[in-house]
Amino acid sequence: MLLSRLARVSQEVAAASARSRKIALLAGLFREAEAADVPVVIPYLAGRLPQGRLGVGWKVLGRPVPPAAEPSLTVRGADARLTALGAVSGPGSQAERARLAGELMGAATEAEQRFLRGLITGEVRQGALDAVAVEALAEATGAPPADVRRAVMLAGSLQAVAEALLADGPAALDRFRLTVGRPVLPMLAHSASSVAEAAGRFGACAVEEKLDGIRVQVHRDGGTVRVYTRTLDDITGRLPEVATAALGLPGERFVLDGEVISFDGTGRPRSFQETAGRVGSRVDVATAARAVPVSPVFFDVLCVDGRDLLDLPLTERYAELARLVPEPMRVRRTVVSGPGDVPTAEAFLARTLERGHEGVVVKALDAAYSAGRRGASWLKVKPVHTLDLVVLAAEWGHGRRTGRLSNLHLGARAADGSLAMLGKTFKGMTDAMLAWQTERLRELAVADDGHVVTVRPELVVEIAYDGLQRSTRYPAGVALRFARLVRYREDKRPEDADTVQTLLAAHPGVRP
DNA sequence: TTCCGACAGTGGGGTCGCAAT
DNA sequence: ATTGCGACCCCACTATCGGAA
Repeated sequence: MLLSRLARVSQEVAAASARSRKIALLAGLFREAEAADVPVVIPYLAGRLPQGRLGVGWKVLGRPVPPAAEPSLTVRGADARLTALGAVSGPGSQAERARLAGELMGAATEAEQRFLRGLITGEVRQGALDAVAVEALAEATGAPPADVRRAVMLAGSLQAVAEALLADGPAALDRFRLTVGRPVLPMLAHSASSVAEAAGRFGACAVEEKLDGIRVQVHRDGGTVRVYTRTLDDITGRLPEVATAALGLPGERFVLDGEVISFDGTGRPRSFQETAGRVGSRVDVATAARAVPVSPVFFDVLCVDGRDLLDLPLTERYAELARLVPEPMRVRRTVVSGPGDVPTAEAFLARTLERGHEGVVVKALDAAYSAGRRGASWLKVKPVHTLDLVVLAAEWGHGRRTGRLSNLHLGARAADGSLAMLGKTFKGMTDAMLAWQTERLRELAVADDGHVVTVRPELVVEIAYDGLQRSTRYPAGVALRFARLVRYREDKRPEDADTVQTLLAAHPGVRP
């Protein structure tokens, strides 16, 4: 199959607004693909490269290359070139990757260049990613969408399911079962604003502490342990403590779901930054582990000794977990009988926060384990802080925000009377707010370099955020975590905005 | 007819590793 | 030694479509 065919369909998908139309377009192409092209066509149209990331980004791809006049690249040909590109390493590799990328782009037509750039940078912007591709795959093969979704969850890979389905039809789905050693897509949580709201959605529910660490899925098969991240990367080598812990448990074959986090000498959780830095260390793991040891803390079990537990209700899975994992290695939790028992849940949240944790996850006791956010039977609840800050500048947006001032630079009043930038945010804005702020900020503009528009610091915004973190980038030595716009405070002037001093006072655990 | 679940898009801060300077 | 880039951890929120109620 020619790459130009994919590029054209991708454009048509982007142009279609109805999801059903996107699905029909993708399904048509999936039916058309030869078996040998399937391993490439499927991920490409789901907006991903089969190789994963290549080590090439905007910097290299941004260089303009004269496009080819006529399409000649095949799907497999392009894939082979990208595989070669991704394999380059060592001294001189940047220049070599740039050369290979230039060569590929030179062989591509203008439409193919756009498509390839999107794929390589991970921004296809066609309004269809894995979930829509799954629907299309179901439509193309006549398999029930729910069965395809489940197979993808169990395989941890759309590509593997697609190949099997297109080769052997819907019967192939039965081959995908939970297998120890092969990671499955993890179940995720939605957000709720309070434990009362969360408990109100369920009947009886569990309330579990939410640890601010790294999600892990731990597979043990006899003497072999493997540890996977939320995106199914294998990080076994970075977490020797987890392997040791798993080998110490009274079971030979199991799959556990949990979090790794680092506790300090007093048993308080270290900051997310410290835990994430440790888990990110790959070169000298032993030294990193001595400085910042991590502990696994589990909250679910997906399989024990060959028994697949995914479809059991949480109550039964947790009973299995309690048999397998001793209490100190499980998250703290409480069970509430329903909305009438909210005070118990609130008291548990308060104790959890006192222990230094992030918040809680409220879970329906009768819910099975299912990948993604589908179903919403897990709800996280975290405290939200707010501040009044001054808009210092704004950045021109991309995609559907092109032509709008989007990303706001936020400042608090510093002791010397200046405004200290604490971070940026593009979240929380409705289309009406974007239109309004674009107009208002242009009136206040003092400079525009085409990317950042600097403004007179006169507008005050109410900003919600999850917490404070250390920063080497910002002048106060701290930055806001997950800042988002709540509303404009036209009733406030810059001199009414919050100060760095009051911010630091509100977060005594964080120092610049 | 209205409501709500699922999805994609739009980017945020930090840290690590690697190659280039 | 320092800098820049890319990958990957954590993530919130809105618009939109389409099925459920």
